[in-house]
Amino acid sequence: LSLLYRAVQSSTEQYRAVQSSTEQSVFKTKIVSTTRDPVACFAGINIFPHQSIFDLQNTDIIYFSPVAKLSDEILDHKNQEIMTWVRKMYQQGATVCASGSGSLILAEMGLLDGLEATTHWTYVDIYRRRYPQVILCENRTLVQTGEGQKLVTTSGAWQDLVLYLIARYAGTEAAIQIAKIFLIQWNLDNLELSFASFQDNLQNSDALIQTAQKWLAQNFHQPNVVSAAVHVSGLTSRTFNRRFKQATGFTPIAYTQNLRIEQAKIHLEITDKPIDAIGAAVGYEDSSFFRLLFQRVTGLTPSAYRRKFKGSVANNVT
DNA sequence: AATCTTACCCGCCAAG
DNA sequence: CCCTTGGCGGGTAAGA
Repeated sequence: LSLLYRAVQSSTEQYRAVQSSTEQSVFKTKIVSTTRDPVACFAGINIFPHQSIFDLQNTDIIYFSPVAKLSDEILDHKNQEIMTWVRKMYQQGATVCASGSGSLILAEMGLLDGLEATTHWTYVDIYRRRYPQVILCENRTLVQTGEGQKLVTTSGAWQDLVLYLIARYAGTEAAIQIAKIFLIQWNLDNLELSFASFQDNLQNSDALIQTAQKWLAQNFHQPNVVSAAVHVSGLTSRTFNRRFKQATGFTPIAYTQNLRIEQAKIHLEITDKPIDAIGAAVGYEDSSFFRLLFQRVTGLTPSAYRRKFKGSVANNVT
């Protein structure tokens, strides 16, 4: 939700609307519980709620994190006060989200009766048994349902949910941007993120183009990527171009340039490599062209960008 | 900054 | 009839 907050803030259009409608910033992330006493989490971590639910009369988005080792016993002894409060918020128009086993809490509340939902694969059995009235779509990574699509469950990955919410509140472009940044960061850190996992949920129904995007994400360094991508896809170039733009909103080359520049940004932020070398690393032999493009996309020259942002990524990753 | 090559985009239109 | 595809041709801008 903090990421969402950031995305909304940096989405100028949305931000202006927000500022004019209320004086204070609308999005505030709060951890709430029945009391402000620390909540014992798994791995011995304590969570300190910012506020009690009894002091919070309305909210826009509620998120249930997964509950470790969720069992019948835990569900039977659920906290009625929280359930009542969430139901009330939902009736007032709040969006209620949950990922992984958190989805069972929504089902337990009865919010999902007769509606679709998804959950982590380890909870499919218990889900089916306890909530036959919920239409469980365990193969989907994200399911929106309910009136106004205000009930959102995801199978496990929090990033799916975050990207979905960002797309919804700050626009698809903001989500794509965040997704790209994180994809590359996670790649750098050797962490696995399926590029497709978010594209699935960003109303991109074109599987072939998704594959192409995945391929591009790994091969954008090479020259003439677009024609190569066309070849790999097996489509005609005319059809490929058309469908790519239809599905992503970008032309293939513009999309590739974004990938390259995002990658270059990361390099500038976390390394001391010379700018020419970075340009070459992301696929630009001609450094002057690289500088031009970088300037155009980011509004800053590479060196200015480095001066401004060096170190910031490290902070955020923590 | 100027120049050159060609990769890429897209409107148009016929065909499946 | 509607929708998608694919070839053509030419203009634009990507990139050396």
